[in-house]
Amino acid sequence: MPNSDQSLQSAAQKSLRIIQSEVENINKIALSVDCVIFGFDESKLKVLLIRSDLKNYHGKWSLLGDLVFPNEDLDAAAYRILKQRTGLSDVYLEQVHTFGKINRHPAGRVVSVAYYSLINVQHHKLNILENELHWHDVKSVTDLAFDHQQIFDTCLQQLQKRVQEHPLGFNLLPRKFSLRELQNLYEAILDIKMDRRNFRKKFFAMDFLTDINEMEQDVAHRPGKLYKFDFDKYEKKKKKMSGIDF
Amino acid sequence: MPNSDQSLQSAAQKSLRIIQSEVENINKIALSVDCVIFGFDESKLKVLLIRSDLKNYHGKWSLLGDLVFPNEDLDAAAYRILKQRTGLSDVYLEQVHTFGKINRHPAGRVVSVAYYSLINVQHHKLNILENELHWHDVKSVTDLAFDHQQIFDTCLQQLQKRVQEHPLGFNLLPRKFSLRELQNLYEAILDIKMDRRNFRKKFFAMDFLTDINEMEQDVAHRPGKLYKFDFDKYEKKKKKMSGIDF
DNA sequence: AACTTAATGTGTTTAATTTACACATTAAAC
DNA sequence: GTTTAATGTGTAAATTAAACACATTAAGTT
Repeated sequence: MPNSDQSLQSAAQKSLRIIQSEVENINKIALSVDCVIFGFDESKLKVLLIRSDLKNYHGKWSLLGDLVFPNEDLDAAAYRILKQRTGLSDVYLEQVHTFGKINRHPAGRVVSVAYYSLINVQHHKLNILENELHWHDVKSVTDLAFDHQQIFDTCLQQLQKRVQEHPLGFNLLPRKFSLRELQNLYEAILDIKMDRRNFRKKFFAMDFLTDINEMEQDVAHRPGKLYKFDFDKYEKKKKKMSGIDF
Repeated sequence: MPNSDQSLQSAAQKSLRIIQSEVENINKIALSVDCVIFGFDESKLKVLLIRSDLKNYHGKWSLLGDLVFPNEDLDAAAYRILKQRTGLSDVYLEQVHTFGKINRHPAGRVVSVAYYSLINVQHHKLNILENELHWHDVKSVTDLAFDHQQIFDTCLQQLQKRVQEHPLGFNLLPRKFSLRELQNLYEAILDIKMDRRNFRKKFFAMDFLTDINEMEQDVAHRPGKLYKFDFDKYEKKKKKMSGIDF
């Protein structure tokens, strides 16, 4: 159950009350950040949601968001908010889109900048503070608070597009991983099945994987080889990529 | 020369003075929009710039921007600002990125949402109002006011990426156009040379061009055939596009 | 009228990339 | 020892992209 304790209310709510009282202020647009944190967990793509404690959306799930301070960079605000609400700090956030419909937020005019990231659920411990915080299967996400469904959809599309443009996700796997684990990751993000042989061919051709001559342990089937990602090689090749393709 | 007449100052400047006086207001972030309007003109890619009338950047060129009103949608603000500053109204704007460094604007904390578009210079008359407004060759754009150089660079990259993902630019050409004109457009945007035969092959394969059995007139060489773009066919095929490509 | 100029229109071959597809192997679980 | 559930491997076919040259046309020039 959501614990909508007054004393633990978010900065957003406090500030919004102030905003609403300043009717004639020309500068009455509040700026917020919403973070869409995707998590890879046992071959499933999840997203981190929190219960809304605003009256209008009481009980609904929402993204991790709060107001930007006047004296902090926008990107810094995103990292701060994520840290405050989840304890996560070693996470790379990327800006996606800014949502600015007049009535998107019930408490007043709030324009929100959406950021997203993708992490491994197993590698990050969450500090659950004032509200319920849960990993949800992305496929079952519906009916979020505010316009968060739209923000979520936009970020998921962005993630899917991104993963097709650049190899991604090596921070999500253990340092040593099998090709099956890598393929699971891609299949989870893109929500498609891929041919194992072609997938391996493609990744080996990219030449970013180093065979470390170890095998999986304790799997209930033939163990696979383990690889690690060569970040240096990747950085070098990344620059060359280009091409025209309609 | 720039005419920095007090009475014609932009809403941005007026509002910023108000903002600066309200030191203790928690909500002292101002929100603005900057429009990067690319123009295709005689085989060259241009961008529409205006002289800055702010002291710190007096005389420098800048993007078309102003503050968002509290009671208008973000997208609507972009269209309004473009209309006010240029007279342009039948232009499609697309949001690209939001820039939110603390000190990006000398007059106070202003977070700016960047939008871009691409139009045909010949098809749009500009209403030049308070400031100098000029089409600049994109290749010679340097040293813009504020962080506008960065915004411009980001939008140009976005345009180039966009044009490689979806056929684009049919609103930029005359209704009837030759393949050479189409190729000029792509070469101007991407700043590369393309093989004529392969270019034609690619576009004909896409099957969006209709041969209208007319020829160019009054050209000082063998006249080319004219085509029109089949928007219906395009809309139908667009949905199918997908694919994994690292 | 003949010549020059500057562009159009056209096809093929080669290389590269992507897709489809099947079977023997291995380690653990029972 | 048998079953289970996965790994590892190669090739052929189809598609897509890239490289490349010459005859044609209309206007402009002399």
